[in-house]
Amino acid sequence: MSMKSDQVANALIRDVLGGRYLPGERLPSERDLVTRFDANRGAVREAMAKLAQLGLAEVQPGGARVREREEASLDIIGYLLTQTDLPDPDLVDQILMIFNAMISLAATQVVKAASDETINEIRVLLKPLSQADATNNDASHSEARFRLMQHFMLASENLPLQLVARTLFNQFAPNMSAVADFAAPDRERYAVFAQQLDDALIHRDISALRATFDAFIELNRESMTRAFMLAQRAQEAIA
Amino acid sequence: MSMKSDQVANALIRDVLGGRYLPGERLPSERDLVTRFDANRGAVREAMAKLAQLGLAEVQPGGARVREREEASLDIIGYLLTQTDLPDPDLVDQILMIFNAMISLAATQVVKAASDETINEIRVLLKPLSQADATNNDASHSEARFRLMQHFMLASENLPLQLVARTLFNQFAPNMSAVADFAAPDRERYAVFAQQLDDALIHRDISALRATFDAFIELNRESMTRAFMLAQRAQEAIA
DNA sequence: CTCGCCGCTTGGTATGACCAATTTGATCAG
DNA sequence: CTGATCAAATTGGTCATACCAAGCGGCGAG
Repeated sequence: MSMKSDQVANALIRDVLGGRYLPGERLPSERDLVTRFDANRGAVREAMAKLAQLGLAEVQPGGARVREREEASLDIIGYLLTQTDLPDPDLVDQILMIFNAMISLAATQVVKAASDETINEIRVLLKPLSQADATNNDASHSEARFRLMQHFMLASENLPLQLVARTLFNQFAPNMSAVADFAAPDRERYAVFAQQLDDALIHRDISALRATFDAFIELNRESMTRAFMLAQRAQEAIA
Repeated sequence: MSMKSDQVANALIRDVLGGRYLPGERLPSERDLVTRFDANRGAVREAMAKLAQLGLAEVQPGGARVREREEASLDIIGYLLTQTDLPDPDLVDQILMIFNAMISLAATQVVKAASDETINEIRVLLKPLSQADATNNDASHSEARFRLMQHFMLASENLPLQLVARTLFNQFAPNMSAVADFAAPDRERYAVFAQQLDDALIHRDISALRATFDAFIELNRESMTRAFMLAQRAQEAIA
């Protein structure tokens, strides 16, 4: 059970993102929203404050206006992903690209500046991924990938980088549960990737590391695209 | 004149980010804050909601606790930059790296998918930068660079990418005015960069574009580091 | 038709009250 | 003395009402 102000905020966010209120248009007054949502004006005000903080609305004495989507905070993509039953594949693709760019940047920093000890910690995390045989199930393989990326992030010691990656991940992850069941990782290709990454780490070879991450991005996108197609079919089968 | 709730929020954010309240620690009760800031509880509640939305505090019945900085929203870096008189150079460096990675990603997407017309639009924006002579002053040179990057962002048609870049920029730009006066762009090196970028765009050569952007990153960092040193000296001269 | 004024709507703030969840500390059993 | 337990105090969540100041709109004067 969530707070009343959150309920109001979520409803308004859905309306704004859904196009019920267009950019530049005026939002209903707080007093109107009180009657519509049967809430106290304090709760409505907190909801409006949240919209303002998300960059979705600009609230001033005299009225609140909807802002352009491009002026919004990064935190709106979580709501964008939940607008439809199944997340928009294009949006997911775009998020994945950014996420991988962030990890690539973190990895570059790690190779440049991290201690040998840190490098070895990462290499240990890399081992479970370099085995092509399916001794571990899909979930543990996915978890191993996650821990690897997370360790790169932490080792980069770059707070803004961590914040961007974490913000994206936090909004992305909860919406992918419906698709995750259809994501069967291509172990052999991940094993090749892991091997190349290990070499790049040993020799601290930045260009090799970049090339490897580019391949990783493609692999991720392919897997995700395939999983999306399967999820879509499954959903159509229900209907 | 800002709202009371914003004043309270900013003060609390300063305290949390400044280490007055450590992660895990309990924040003062809303009723205590009412007396401390001489505000009504509604304003204090809106301030607390803002802290919660920024991921700085976790507020529950029974009390509010400070969260780990790594769990915060990206929007805190604006406050981190204003914590000290002069922004932390390391933090600025990290932000610039991310920003450039975002532009690089946008440029990659543009080269891959944009129409010839879009490419030409960007090449037009590139022209003022390819002239090494100082016919335009520093401000207009800076503006030309900004418009170039902005056009790459728009042409990428990648909303999350735009949001990340814009969020970073919006928090970054207002804090750099004190340093901007000392940033004299190295026109000759920027001209070389512009020329290479133009070639990469014509031939849609992604690897060349990446290499150019890497050089651009370095140039930006050098300029900014130099500007920081000068700004620091100027500040010491006052004291 | 244009300009300026006045009233109405809207957001911003303030009081005061009540409920429910949590925390806290005293009490009691072992 | 230690621990579990339970009740009271504290705290966040919600509500109702009122007043102020800043925008907005319509009205009338020129």
